[in-house]
Amino acid sequence: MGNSRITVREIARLAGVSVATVSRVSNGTGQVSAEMRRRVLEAIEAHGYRPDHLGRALAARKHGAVGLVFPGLSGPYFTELIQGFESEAVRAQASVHILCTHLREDSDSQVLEMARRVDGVAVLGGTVSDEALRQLASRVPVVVLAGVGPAGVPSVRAENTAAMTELTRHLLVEHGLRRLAFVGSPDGSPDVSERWAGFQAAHRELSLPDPDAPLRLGLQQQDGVLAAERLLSGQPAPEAVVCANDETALGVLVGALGRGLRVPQDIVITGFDDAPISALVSPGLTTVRQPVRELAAETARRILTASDDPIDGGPEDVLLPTELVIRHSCGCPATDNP
Amino acid sequence: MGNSRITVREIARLAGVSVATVSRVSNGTGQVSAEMRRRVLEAIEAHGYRPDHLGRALAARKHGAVGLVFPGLSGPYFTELIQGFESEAVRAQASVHILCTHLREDSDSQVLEMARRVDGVAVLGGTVSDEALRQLASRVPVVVLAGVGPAGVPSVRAENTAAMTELTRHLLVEHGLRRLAFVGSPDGSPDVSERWAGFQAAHRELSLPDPDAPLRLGLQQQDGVLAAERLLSGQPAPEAVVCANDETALGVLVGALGRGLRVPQDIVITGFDDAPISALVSPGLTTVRQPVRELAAETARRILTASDDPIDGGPEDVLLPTELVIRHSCGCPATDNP
DNA sequence: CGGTTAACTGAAACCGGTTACAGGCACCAT
DNA sequence: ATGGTGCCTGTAACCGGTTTCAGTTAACCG
Repeated sequence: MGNSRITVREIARLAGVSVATVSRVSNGTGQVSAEMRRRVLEAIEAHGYRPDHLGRALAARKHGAVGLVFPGLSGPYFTELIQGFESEAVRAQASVHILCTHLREDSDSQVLEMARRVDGVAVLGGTVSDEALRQLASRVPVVVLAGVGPAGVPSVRAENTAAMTELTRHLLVEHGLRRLAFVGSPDGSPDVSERWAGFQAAHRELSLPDPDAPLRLGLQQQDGVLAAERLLSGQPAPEAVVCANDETALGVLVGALGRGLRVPQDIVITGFDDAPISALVSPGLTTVRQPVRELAAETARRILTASDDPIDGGPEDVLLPTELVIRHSCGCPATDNP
Repeated sequence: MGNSRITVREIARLAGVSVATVSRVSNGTGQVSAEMRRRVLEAIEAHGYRPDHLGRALAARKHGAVGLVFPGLSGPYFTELIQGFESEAVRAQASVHILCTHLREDSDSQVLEMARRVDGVAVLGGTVSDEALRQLASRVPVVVLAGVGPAGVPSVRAENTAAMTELTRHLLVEHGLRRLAFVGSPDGSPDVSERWAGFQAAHRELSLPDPDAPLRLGLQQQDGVLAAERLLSGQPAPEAVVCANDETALGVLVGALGRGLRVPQDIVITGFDDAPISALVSPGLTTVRQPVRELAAETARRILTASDDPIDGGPEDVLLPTELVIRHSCGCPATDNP
């Protein structure tokens, strides 16, 4: 029953063996005779001994933990990300430290501090300065998740630009729409920046005039509601609202429906991410599917292997594919596309 | 520039002092002469020495970390919770370990494993078994967040029952509504269970017939969309949909608006939590405000002090007040109530 | 039967810090 | 001169594990 405060030496004394033997038994390393093993296991069992994590970590010079740094939590995207990362870490018996830098001015130093408590860190793109990333990378393996870091720091991200170009082209060509509004801050995150670039590229490749400046708002649902307020009351309202992610698109949808507009007849709305809810709302949201969980899992795996192997896994960047998901909110006929 | 692998003994050698002196300087404990301090600081500065966290933790028998255990991440409620907890922990220089038990059968043992790496744990209500909570509490300070644990394990939660009774009474009395549908699984989480109880209580105290059985769905927005599907196509549709939280309410709202219903004229919808977006949608969502962030921050504080002080802070439960927020979705005239 | 060799064991040295304790020294009061 | 008192400093013993290395024993081989 009791557990704490019993050490390996205590067990050794009780079993009448040396600490080395106890360690060997509890780790399954090295050779131990059946008799010794029995005695040790008995003592361990009787006292519910479990080796102390700190002692073990100190000896192994390994924390058995990985860190995840993000700007703030909002919406399904981040929750998927965290869960994907966490499940992969747990699989490797590593614990997960989180650091949420949002609105904290001293985040660089806190990230550095975190580096002293974990074996590797994943940092969401745009969360900390390149300089801090470099320092971080000099201490522990680092991977930038959904973004790119300075040279030498590997990254894992999804294809944004081409997918957004394809989506925008779909609206411009298939649906013949013209006045498209983009909602999102390109300078706010690398993801949005790439999506905005893809949006612009589609206009350019069709020799259309440059689109209006983006409506610089956050990525949360309430920002979408705000966007709807601004875009749908001003004249002339755009024909389509291209949102930087699904959450804002949902917000715009709620805002549009709430003021009596029909989607897609009166206004077209598109998102990005393919959050679970996007398939369920009516009209279904046309969007781009991004393998968020897999992105995070891959990041976790890279960090874990990098922290195990002394050899450098190489700063290869990983780019996961995305996929255009056509539903009804763009004006295409409603389907049961999940 | 360089940093790793330099130890306190190395600094001591370089500065020509003893390790004790280095430790004293780097910790600011004990008396050190100006000359010694200068020499040590110089060496520390020159080599960018920062004491190793593991060594320090082992010596102090303190991890400098706290854990947060939750079933899964979904929506603003959980993200607020995490962020509230995290900011308070960071303030105390503690790192935050997360464990997401969702759909994992061996979560009890993983929680116990976590206990060996942190100084205290916060567990969301309903996440792990009472038995596991007891074992956990025998190792480290534990607080149940948003729920109650077994005897001896303190909890921090918000007032649910009375608030839900008040909200329900409002619908029944002020608006004269009768057929109310409740959306949420009372057995899924302690919060929902209490809210369902409050919902029932309002009916009972007005001598009305018992309400229909709850529509047992999850707490995410897509569950609300599903709820709308089931409730609004069946005959007779309820007059009001009382949701276990704001997210499902938003889902129901989207579902209702999507099929051309007007809210609140055709159907009344209410939520619980007062998520940021609930004030922004149109119609504004009538709901109950819950101090989620403060709940989590208080939890973090209790854990941190409990792990500092050897003295038991006492298993006093904390119950934070909630507040009914009347907006437009219940049928009250629209206001600018934020 | 002597010599290898393999299997097993334990003492002691780590990992990188903190800290109890004792010793040295300067200064002061007898 | 002597004893006492503070202040500073360093030695060494922790914290709780792992691991190297040398030593013992027994089995095996020629």
